[in-house]
Amino acid sequence: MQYWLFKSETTTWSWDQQVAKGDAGEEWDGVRNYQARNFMREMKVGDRGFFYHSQKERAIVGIVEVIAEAHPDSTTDDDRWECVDIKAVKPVKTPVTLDDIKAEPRLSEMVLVRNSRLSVQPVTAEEWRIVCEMAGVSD
DNA sequence: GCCAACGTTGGC
DNA sequence: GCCAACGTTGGC
Repeated sequence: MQYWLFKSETTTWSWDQQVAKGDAGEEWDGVRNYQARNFMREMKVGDRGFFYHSQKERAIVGIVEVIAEAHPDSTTDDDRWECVDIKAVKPVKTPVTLDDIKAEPRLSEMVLVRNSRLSVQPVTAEEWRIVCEMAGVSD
């Protein structure tokens, strides 16, 4: 099982909207970046991810799960672009902000810190554990 | 609102 | 195939 981080602007697609989709989930469409797409191609059903709000809020606010592997992005006819489907699992108890992450030396290698522009990123098992601890969630 | 970092495009 | 120009993202 792999861990990931999905980044979204609240005005484009927020955690609340994701939660409203329930177990049916929603496709993570609109990605037009090869690196991000390639990570989505590696995802397997059951993989977990953090849901991160970029721009104003800049915090991890929830846990999501991959429920469908990469398939063509329905928002474009361009067959280069694919996306996975994800569903909200649960909100975090305490949002973990970018500042919190930067203040934690063990998280200094996170892609979120090193390459802030990448919208879909891998998270290591250790990083996952540490962030979950900070967020007050059990897994 | 600014700007640094990064990715993409297109001319050569 | 290189690289300058341009567009976009996201932190500050």
